[in-house]
Amino acid sequence: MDEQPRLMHSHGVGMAGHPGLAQHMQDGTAGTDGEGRKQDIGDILQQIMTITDQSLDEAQARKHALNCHRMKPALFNVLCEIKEKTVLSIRGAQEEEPPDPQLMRLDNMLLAEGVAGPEKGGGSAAAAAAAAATGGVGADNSAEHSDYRAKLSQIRQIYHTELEKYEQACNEFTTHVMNLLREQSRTRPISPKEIERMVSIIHRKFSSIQMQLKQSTCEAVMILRSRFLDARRKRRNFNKQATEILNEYFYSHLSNPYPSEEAKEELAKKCGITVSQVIRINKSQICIVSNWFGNKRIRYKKNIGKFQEEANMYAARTAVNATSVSAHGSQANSPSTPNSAGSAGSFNMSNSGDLFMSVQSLNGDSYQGGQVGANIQSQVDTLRHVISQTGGYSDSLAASQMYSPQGINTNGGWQDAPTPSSVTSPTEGPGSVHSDTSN
DNA sequence: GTCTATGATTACAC
DNA sequence: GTGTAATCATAGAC
Repeated sequence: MDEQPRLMHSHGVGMAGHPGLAQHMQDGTAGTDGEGRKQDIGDILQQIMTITDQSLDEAQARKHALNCHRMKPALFNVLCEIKEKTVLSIRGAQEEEPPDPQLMRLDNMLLAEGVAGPEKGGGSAAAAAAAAATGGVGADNSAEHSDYRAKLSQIRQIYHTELEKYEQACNEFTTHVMNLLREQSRTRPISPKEIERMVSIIHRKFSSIQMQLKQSTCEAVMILRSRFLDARRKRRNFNKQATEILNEYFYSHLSNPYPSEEAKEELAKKCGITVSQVIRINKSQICIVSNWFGNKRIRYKKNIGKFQEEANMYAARTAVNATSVSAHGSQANSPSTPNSAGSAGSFNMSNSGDLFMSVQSLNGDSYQGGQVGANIQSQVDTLRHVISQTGGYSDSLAASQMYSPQGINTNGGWQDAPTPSSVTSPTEGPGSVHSDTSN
């Protein structure tokens, strides 16, 4: 085929609106007669219109003839120009779009998760975060980390493979379309601008597919994270010691089992509520202790009888500690046993929770209203309870100092509960200590 | 497999 | 913000 100008070229000057045609006419290839020009154009258009009615060979011959027609370049340029001024100008306004915020979010997230962007040593920011969350301490989580990292790495690999495929497909398709348009530009007016626009449309289409890929990758990462980090799925029971410490506090403060912030913090420390757990459920250590106390309170209240045995056990333990404290206290700073009060694996927060809280209260800190009396009373109750168990108390005294539902008022609340000494007779409680110990 | 215990979450009230 | 009550979801025992 001939190499005559197929694409529209810009011409600086010429006949207003039709520089190509003007130039063509100026260089003498067109007649000066207006009638002649009209006939030429009409002739070309007529040929174009009838070209589809002809046989292939005939059409090819016609096509060739048209391509070689002296008026063809000029007409082509005119058509291109008209097209540009109409269609392209209408669409031009839509072309410059701001970056899609959704895409930006996805990009940022993938970058943050370490899926997009440069590889970071087989892991990612998220993997590092997960490692910090679950593995900063303890080797028991290392398997989980490697599993997490492996899965994240898998996601990353799939993402990059797919992305590469999309990019390749996009490039191939773009090249194909460009070639097609260039080819078509022999027979219809297609400007470079139009090809550019088409390319950008293709890119947009492909980037929308990419966005879907990014979206599903993000979802996969989220699922992975939730599987590894979600608290419910990964509920871990506290160890025995932690439970004992919490129970000990709970039962020694049964009249008012509402630990202060400081006490919660201290309990969390003592229970070894790890940083990992805190990060895993995205809550503070205090919150975990609060959860425990919340659950304990409600479950205790719902089924006091069931917890009676446990209450007895902890009451005895606390009382033993308390008696030990008082014994040491009577020894007045005996240098031989300075720390014995908090020993034997018991809750040693200032010897016992109640004493700890009492000191706090005596120092002037208000502790959930009426705390001082309640805590001291609780301690006294515990002591009496144990003494009654060992037969050291008279029946009448023991009977008046029931242990179990102390502090729980008729409304089922603790806050406004009467002091334990005034609670009902042990025979009324579903799980009275007295009824257990009187035998 | 079921059942129970229990840590965590949620909706609501204060 | 804290606590309660109900509920969910999992761990562990059987």
